Amino acid sequence: MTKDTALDGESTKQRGRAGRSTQARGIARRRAILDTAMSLFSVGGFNTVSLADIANEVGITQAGILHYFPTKAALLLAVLQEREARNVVSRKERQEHGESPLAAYVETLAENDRNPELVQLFVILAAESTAEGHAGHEWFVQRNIDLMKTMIGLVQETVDESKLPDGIDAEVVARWMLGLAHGLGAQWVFDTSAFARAEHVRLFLRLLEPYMRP
Amino acid sequence: MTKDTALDGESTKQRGRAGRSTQARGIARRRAILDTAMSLFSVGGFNTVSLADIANEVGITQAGILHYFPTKAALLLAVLQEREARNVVSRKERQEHGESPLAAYVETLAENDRNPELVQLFVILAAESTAEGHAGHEWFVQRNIDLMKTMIGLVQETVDESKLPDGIDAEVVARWMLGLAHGLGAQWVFDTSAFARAEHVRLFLRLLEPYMRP
DNA sequence: GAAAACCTAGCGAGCACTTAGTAAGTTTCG
DNA sequence: CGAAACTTACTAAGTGCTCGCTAGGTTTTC
Repeated sequence: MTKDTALDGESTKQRGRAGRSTQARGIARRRAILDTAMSLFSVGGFNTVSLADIANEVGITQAGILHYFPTKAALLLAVLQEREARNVVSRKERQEHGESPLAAYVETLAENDRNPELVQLFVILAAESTAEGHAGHEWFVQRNIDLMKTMIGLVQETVDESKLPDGIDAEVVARWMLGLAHGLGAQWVFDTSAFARAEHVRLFLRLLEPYMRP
Repeated sequence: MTKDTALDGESTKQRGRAGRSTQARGIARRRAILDTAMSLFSVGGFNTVSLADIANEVGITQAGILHYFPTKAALLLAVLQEREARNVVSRKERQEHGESPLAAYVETLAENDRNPELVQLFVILAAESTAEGHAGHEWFVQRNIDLMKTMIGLVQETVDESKLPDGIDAEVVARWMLGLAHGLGAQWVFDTSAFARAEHVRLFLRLLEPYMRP
């Protein structure tokens, strides 16, 4: 879906015929490449998907893609950055609309659940990029640090640490939250109809209710 | 470690010189290939690691590996089966020694934590093999089904379902347990010194204590 | 006429796997 | 015991394929 973004429906042979201005066409192509790359990466990961695969799906050649993104690695980072930015914006909007920090996080999770490709994208690429030297390695390392920092903050705002059992603090709870979200996503990918990821995290928050701030 | 398994320390140039019987040498080689493959797969996954990489590390040629395993996919399955079998045996032994089912599971987790390669192996390969057509796909699908079945059983033996809050049953708790174990493993891979995986699962069980059988 | 949006062609490297061969060790049998 | 028959454990060389990326050109719009 949203595949044939703003491209005219005419025969691909007369490729020169622009939909409108060349600039607008370029912007639309860039979008199409990003969307297609995200879709294919989410299924096969970065390494197994070739530029030719993406180009084929978009309807241009390998070299055509490299006109927009200098290297395959640059394309990956562009996909990651864009999708992550959307997540952050969504969570902040929800918080500004008065939802509790942790609730806002879970609702953003639920939003992503409606787009399985997105969940899959991060599960697959996170694992693949654990290898040092992988195109996405440093990006994911930094993301993990940022996520933990953010999550600890969200937990501290919502949970009363002094009520928690011995040995359990905000950092442990934050680790649980992120681990759960990721781990459930990883299982979900194998059987996308079996269970709801966000629902399980929501139920998990019920377990924490006795320890929450009033 | 355990790399030069039972191979004589002489120069590799006189390759013909057997360590003892040819049969014994073959068995040792097979072991060395399995260990090396497991080690390399755990870092780079299946797709990025080539037969040449493994062969190089073992000290033979690509074709030498295919003498023992007919295809690269067969090698992967051999690694997976062997490692998983060890896990199952370890858990059953612990249960027979009187540990509670869930405790036995967590202790086996802790045991694996002492071998980060093993954790990494399953995290990386599980993600990679979500793609249909991947050499390990069907194996992991079946493993997920088996794991859930087993885990639901372990939870039912340990937790009193009637005490659980509304909407939470053994299946949900089992999903939490597996999701947590996998998700924490995935994060751990990025920062192997930062936190203990099994310890976080142990603390999680503390949260469940009010709902356990007497 | 300059820049953007492509395409065709191809390079050099790497991939899993095959084929054909060799040098040892093991078994069989006179 | 010892030679022939066979098996095991490999190697060297190559097959056909795919990969990311480059160089250089052509068309289309501003």
